Amino acid sequence: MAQRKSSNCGLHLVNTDRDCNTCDLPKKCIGDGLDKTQSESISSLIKSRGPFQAGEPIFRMEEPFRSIFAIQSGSVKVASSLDDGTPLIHGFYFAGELVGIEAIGDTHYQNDAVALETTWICELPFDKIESLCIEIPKLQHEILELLGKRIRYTNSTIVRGRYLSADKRFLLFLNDLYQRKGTINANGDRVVTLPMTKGDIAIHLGLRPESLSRALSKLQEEGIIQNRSREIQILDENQEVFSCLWV
Amino acid sequence: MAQRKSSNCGLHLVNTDRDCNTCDLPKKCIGDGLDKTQSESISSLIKSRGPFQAGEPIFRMEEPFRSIFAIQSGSVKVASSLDDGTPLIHGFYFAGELVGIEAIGDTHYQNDAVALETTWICELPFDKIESLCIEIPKLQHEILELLGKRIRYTNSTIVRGRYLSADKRFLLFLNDLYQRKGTINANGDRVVTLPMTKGDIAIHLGLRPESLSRALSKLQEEGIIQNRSREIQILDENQEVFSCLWV
DNA sequence: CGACCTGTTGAACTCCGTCAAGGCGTGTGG
DNA sequence: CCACACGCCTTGACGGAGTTCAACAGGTCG
Repeated sequence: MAQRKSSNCGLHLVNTDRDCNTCDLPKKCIGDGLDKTQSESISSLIKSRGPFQAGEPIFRMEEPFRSIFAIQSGSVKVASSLDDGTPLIHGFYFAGELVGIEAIGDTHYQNDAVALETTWICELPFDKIESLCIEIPKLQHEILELLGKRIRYTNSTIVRGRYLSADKRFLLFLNDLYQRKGTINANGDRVVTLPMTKGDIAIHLGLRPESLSRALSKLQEEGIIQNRSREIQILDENQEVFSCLWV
Repeated sequence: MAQRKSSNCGLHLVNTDRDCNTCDLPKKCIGDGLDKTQSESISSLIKSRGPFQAGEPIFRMEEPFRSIFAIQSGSVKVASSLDDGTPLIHGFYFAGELVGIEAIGDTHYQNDAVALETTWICELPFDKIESLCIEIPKLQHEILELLGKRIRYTNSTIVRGRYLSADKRFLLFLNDLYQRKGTINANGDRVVTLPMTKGDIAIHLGLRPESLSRALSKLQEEGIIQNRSREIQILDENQEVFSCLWV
């Protein structure tokens, strides 16, 4: 059985102490800055669940919406499909981030949320959260902020991405991923470990697997990235890789 | 000076009595089902503004975020641009719908909201709305629902649309538009009047004007639509036009 | 070992973008 | 009233990026 990353399953979930300037995903812990009593009333709502193994669903499309989920450790993809079966991947989420908030205000989830690796989550019953928001205005503000950020995040990735070529679109994605979960290893290399398949990335970017593969080969030839099986290394020294995205 | 559509600028803004099954945009009036006192406390917050002429901004990118806006009459496009000036159009909004909610939780607007025709709006100061949510749980629920719907709307249009060819992408857009503001004229024709240019539609769909123009010509040749200058007529009798989108 | 999944590469094709020209409607000024 | 300019839309020809189809390599797991 997998080891829990943290025994505390309060809403102070995972404190990634990395600054995140460019990505708009909720990074701050829900409940930060609340007093002790308030924190405790939130903690009492939470159900810890896990471990989910790779491929196991956290929730499924058409299940009644009851809870949002905070990822404690691991990673999750949010997916659905067109009626002909064409798969759609709406996003990938990691420790400290929330899934299920797309369903707020609806009776059912519209997507599947599937673990990409061994994953622990905290379940937050949304009706309880909503009630608590009445008592804790600061919490209400955070939830609203979270939803706003999610809308903006989609705009800055999907909408922007549409106007970019395959390789730039991947760089936009890589940049986002690096901000959210990139690491610097012992050699000082800037790397991003990929819990999802390249096929999944391709779908998420609106590309075919072959097209992404070609884009990756091209970027590697150009010395911009090092393309390994489950890891991308960012070679460009001055991070000018990404400058092309903003020009 | 343009005639006001309604002298009541409460939050019961515009009651389009059309059912809207497929589109996920907020259609119901904020504040529906509240009691008289509650309605009045909302009404007291509202500032009516207008008329805005075509091309006039409701709010601009980089302005501090203070209010969300309910469209009373007319129509609005929400746009921004890439750093090289490439225009992006995030959406079009009509009477009874809200703009500015993408900025919730941020300090500034990230988009321009521009009137497409003579337009009246109601300004809702968001800090006041937020405070009122504490007192009126039902209002809080509606705001949350609204934000959730906006996220789902983006997923069902932009994200889905990426996987469709130019003509199907337009049909998806037309379908949405027809649900939201389509009319049946005296001849029984199902028509959608377009307050925006075809160029704007193209950009919104992630296409070039030329590509959209070709798609429209093709759809007209196939007898699916009638393409007029500022109006699209849907010819297909059994609405099977759109079935291809769900197959 | 063989089945299977994931990723890569090649070749032909397709759709959309690009560039260029022209038509149409509107508004302005002579 | 007409002439002209301008913005919007359309059409044609061409090229290129990405898709499609196919074959194959490498890893994992039974």
